[in-house]
Amino acid sequence: MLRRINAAATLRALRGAGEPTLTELAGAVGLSRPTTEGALVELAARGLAEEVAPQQGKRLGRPARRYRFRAEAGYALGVEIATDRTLLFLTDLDGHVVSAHRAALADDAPARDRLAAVRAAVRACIGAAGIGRKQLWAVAAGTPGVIDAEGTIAYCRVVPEWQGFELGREMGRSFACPVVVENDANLAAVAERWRGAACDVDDVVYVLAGPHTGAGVLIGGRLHRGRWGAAGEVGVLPVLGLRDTAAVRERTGVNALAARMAPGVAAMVLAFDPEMVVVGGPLTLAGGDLAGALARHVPPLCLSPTRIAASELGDESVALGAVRLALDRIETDLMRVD
Amino acid sequence: MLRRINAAATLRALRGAGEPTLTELAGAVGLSRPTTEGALVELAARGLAEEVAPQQGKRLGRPARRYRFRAEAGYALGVEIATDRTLLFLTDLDGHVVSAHRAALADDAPARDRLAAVRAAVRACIGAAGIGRKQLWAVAAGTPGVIDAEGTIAYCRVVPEWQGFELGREMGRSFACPVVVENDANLAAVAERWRGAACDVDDVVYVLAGPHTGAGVLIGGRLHRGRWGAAGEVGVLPVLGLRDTAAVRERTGVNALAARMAPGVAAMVLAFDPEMVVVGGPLTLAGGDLAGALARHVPPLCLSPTRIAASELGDESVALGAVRLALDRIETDLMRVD
DNA sequence: AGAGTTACGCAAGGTTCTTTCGAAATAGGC
DNA sequence: GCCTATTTCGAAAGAACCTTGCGTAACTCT
Repeated sequence: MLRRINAAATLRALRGAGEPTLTELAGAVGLSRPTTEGALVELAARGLAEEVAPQQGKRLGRPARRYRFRAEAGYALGVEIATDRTLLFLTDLDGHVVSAHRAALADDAPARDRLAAVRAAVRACIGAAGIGRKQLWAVAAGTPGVIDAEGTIAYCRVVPEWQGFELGREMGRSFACPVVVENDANLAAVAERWRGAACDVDDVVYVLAGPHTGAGVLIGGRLHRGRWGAAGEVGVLPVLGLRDTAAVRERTGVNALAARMAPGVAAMVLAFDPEMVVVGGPLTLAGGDLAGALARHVPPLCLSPTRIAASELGDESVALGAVRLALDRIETDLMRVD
Repeated sequence: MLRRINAAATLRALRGAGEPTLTELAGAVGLSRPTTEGALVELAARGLAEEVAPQQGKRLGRPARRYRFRAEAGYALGVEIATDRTLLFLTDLDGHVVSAHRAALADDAPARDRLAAVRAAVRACIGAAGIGRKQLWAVAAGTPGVIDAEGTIAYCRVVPEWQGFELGREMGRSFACPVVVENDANLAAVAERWRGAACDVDDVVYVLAGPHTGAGVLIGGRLHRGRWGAAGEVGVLPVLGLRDTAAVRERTGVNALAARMAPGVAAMVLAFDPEMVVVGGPLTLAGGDLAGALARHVPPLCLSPTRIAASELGDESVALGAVRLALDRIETDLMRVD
């Protein structure tokens, strides 16, 4: 039992460093060298670590054995199923993209057709990378709508065909690994924290400005789904100006849109008191500085000096967030001691 | 190091059971009897466990040694500093109230006088229980306003004298143990989850209906403070109908008040998607079923079947929440392995 | 009073981690 | 080209801790 703890701690340290020496690793973990070596043997047996050739170096003394994390031991797949397209990223365990795939999708297609398109896209994506399905360790998918704990789309305003569809169950049949389904705005929030505008910020609200504006919320670095997966749907309240935002955008400029949306964004800022708000979604891709405009209109309505910034991941944020969620799942499983 | 883990696990099991047998305890922890005994010796040395006389019983065989958690090893103090009064609860480590103290407070008193009144109340409360100040293991205080991470009152609308006062620092000088300061609505939420309307509910919003209506939020059973301690202050937005609620109540009935407040409560329900909303505060104590009225007006504005119920702790919720927060702090310290 | 039952207490045994010490492998200097 | 200094490896001894097992103590029931 204690060995498992040590193996997990060693794995964590190994991932943090690049190609550490055995002695360096032992120092970082806080264990003795023989113990660390034993943990590494265990990790190597599971395919997660391997020894690499010692660096030709200017260092004095006997060359140290070096180890590295085998990021190619498994892969994570992130899928965005938007209204009118799919976007997939396949990454190794370090989150490096191995293969990407983008395809159009009819926005009025029935759920079965959408699912078939997703399955085809998955085949194409992992086929292009030359990776077998068994090497997938986790899959996550993001789509608009309220997703319940079982991965069923409980409510979806923008894609009515989607509503009630058991997406998690259906996708789970295609894979032997865990499959997670999550709301698109939630995933975008995760992605922006991972490698976007909110790097290492623990409390983030991501505002997805689209046909219907929703939000994804991270609290303490963790996704906040809410009891029924509907957290962040402040846009449902008409008085807050987040409904039918796309239609408003067509008639007015970015500044007027921001003024209209400001109460809704402020409501979320006041409710969560996040460190920052990231603004993304289709309406920000169309041009014009919506984030900048919101940064002028929202703070006067709030108490705290919350930062407001534009998304840095553009239309890739949902798929990247799905990858991150899949990687999180993998890491949880790897680090689990019992 | 392993001994600490075992001691913590044994302590947890000991608190869960009443007066368990050594063998029962070993079975519950999953360790062998000698190991459990060793952990108990360590706990007894720290004053946290003690052996009790074997029960005279109908059981066959040699009587088993029984142990119990020494709840009187330390005490927690919870303080409510409301606008016009103070309320204190002193409890043992099991949360049983040992002493209570209630005193009036001038609502226009300057901060220094308020602090002096609190200090006098603390003396009276622990004096009545015959407990020394050194036996206090943690103190928590609740008061209106936005409290920052250092325990300073960053913003307070209902008690202007309070604003900017370093309450945590000042109170810390009176005690040798940790002192925590927290917003009153936050503490009320904690209390209702502990022994009120939201027992064992992990995602709770507590609506404190008072002169200015604020909210306390629990996510995953843990208090959500926000980056600057201002979470739940949706009431700041004028359109949501939570401002100057007390003044409105004087002119209208409960039903009209609920209709006015509904968008504000709905905004929080939509933002957090909690399992339930607990309604409390001065406006509910005045009579009339505000929670029932809100239960009619709020759900039509929301997506999820969030329950709405009245507070069960009345005007004691803030002080009880303070006690719970202090106890949480103590437990964290006790269970900390490293 | 004796049999049966239950739990205690001590000792032996087995893991696992840490410490320690000699050997190995390389760079730099004479 | 050889020797020394430096750094790390590899294996064995040692310590800490948990578990298993067995004899004994204490109490109830017949």
